[in-house]
Amino acid sequence: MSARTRIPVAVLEDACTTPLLDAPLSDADAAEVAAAFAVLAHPVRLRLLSLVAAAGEICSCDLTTPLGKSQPTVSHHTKALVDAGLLVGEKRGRWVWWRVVPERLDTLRSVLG
Amino acid sequence: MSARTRIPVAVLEDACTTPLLDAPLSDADAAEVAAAFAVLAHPVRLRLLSLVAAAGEICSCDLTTPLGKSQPTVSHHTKALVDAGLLVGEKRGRWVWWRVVPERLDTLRSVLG
DNA sequence: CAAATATATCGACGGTTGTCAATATGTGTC
DNA sequence: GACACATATTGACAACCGTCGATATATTTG
Repeated sequence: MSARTRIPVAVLEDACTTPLLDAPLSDADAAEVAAAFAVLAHPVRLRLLSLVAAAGEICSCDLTTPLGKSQPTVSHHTKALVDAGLLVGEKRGRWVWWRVVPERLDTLRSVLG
Repeated sequence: MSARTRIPVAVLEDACTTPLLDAPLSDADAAEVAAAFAVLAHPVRLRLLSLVAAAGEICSCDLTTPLGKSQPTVSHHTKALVDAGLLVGEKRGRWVWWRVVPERLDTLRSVLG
């Protein structure tokens, strides 16, 4: 399995709450944490997150221009963020409204200390 | 430039201290933060960090076996962690003694909130 | 139903990364 | 100096990822 293979959110939920430096990581925990950070390790996804946070709620069609990426690429990244539990989308009519899941960032923050 | 291109430590030091969700990220800041997380987005590097932390101080020759990786691969990862400011190595005789830089993890944690 | 719009998926291409074998460099020991 | 050992570097290969064009699906509007 690669460093960046995505891992189901549920798996990460019940582990990885111990800070990185407090105990040696098992192979499995390391893979889960690495997968979570891999999703954050991309400038477009980081900017996407911050744009959603700034707007509170926003649809994909209003993300393509500020991100400077094509519609399929934006869709690709929203999916990655949703799979990582960092973003949720609610479909209303033709649009999907995206919101950040701040609790998820809190979980990852706790891994760093 | 790619998402995972490494960026000099100094560059990251004087930016990226504002939490991700508090303000929209510039392209430049997003690239810097993404590069930092990319270094953490690898299970071998995470385990390496936790092994060093557990030992307090440890040399590469005592990392290859627990990591299950070849000597060049371990060297490759220590270099990545050093470039990211997460690890420092002190050469004593034939050995390099590695230590974690916890302040660096604190900086990254602050980006998440 | 037809047209328009928003998003998702597919397929393909180029670039990056992780890995190791081989080799080089540096350091202590005999 | 010759050898042994620890680490770094080089080169090469396989695997993965980001990107976009093309296309599919879903939903509203006329």
